[in-house]
Amino acid sequence: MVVRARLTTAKVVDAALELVDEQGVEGLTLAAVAARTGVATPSLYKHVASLAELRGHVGVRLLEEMTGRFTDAVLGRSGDEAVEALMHAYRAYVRQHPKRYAAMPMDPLHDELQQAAGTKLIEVMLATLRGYGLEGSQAIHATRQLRVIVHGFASIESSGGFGLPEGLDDTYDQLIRMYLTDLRGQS
Amino acid sequence: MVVRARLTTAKVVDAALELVDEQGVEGLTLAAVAARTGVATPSLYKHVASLAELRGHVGVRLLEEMTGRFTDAVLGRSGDEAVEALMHAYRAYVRQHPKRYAAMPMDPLHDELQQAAGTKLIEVMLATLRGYGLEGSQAIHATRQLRVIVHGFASIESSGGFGLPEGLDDTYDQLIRMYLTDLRGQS
DNA sequence: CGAAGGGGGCTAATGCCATTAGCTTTTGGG
DNA sequence: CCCAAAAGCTAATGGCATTAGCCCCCTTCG
Repeated sequence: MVVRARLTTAKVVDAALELVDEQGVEGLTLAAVAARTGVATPSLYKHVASLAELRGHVGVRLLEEMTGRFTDAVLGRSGDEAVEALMHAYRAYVRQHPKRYAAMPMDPLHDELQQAAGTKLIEVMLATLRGYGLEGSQAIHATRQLRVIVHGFASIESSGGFGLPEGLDDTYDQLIRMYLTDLRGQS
Repeated sequence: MVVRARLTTAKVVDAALELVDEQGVEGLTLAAVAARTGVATPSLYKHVASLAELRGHVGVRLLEEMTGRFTDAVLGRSGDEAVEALMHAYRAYVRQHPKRYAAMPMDPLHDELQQAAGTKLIEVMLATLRGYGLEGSQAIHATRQLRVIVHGFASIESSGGFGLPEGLDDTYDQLIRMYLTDLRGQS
């Protein structure tokens, strides 16, 4: 008698992430997850409410993973050094999982399931900028601008949007310098 | 006797764009396009090779439309004024068609069908930066950075990724100023 | 004027996928 | 040991893309 799969929601999400890494977001299908976890498709509904909810869980995972990476990168640093480390860590994560980035939720704060994880990610960014002594709305603008640069670059790079990959490191370094210079001018 | 639909590829793409505007990219389905154009689903294959190809055509449309808008915005201007006009036009387009922006191809240069339209769009940006006298790779970096900012902001804004819409105009203005300052420092 | 042929539309059929309903088996706690 | 809930399964439905094969109108050429 075969041992039961002993599936859990976490394991379903694990399989989903593998699929995304291998085949992109379009490859994330309940049928494929079921095949990979050795279970019939309808059985997945015992662990996940729907494909949409599974996508939501995947989003939470990504947010948590990125938050962890960025926290590690920023720990023990401050000021320009911390910002630089954060921006490099962001790009590094996306380069490591290019397909995965397309599944990153862009509006986690408007989703019940993802709100907590999304808030934490934003907080890491805000905390990293804390040392610049930005007041009120300036801190918000600075955080948004950081997101714009970091996400804009990652989004284009991960989808192969830059013609040739040549000199991309330089392009990114210059963006970092641009942002830091701007930040310095405000504090 | 009912008049034939007299469908053309262009009309199919028109209907596709309407659907995207109304229901987002996920709403773009051959069945829905068929219903809207008053035709049976398989008939669409006389004008379009597949759903994937239709998406490609939609992408071309978007690229062409944006190129037109940006060209208009930049005409008769130069330097900072031109860059500013371009960036405002970019954001204005995306605000006008938020759902549509999710269908914008991010790597048009790697697609046979979209390559020409994508090249033209990039060329408008390059031409707008021409007055700064950037040399060789610096022109490429500057163009990439412009894309990063403009796409990063548009992408996040159009998907509701900024918590509150409050002060978004300021955030964008500051990004424009950041970019122009950086550009000035290089020329 | 008339006939051929191709463009453009249609129906039927296939296969994949998500989702639901209802049944069965396992398993862990009492 | 027992039994109820948890976790699987099969069968069925409905949406969608895609393919095959048919038919009719319109244009063009003889």
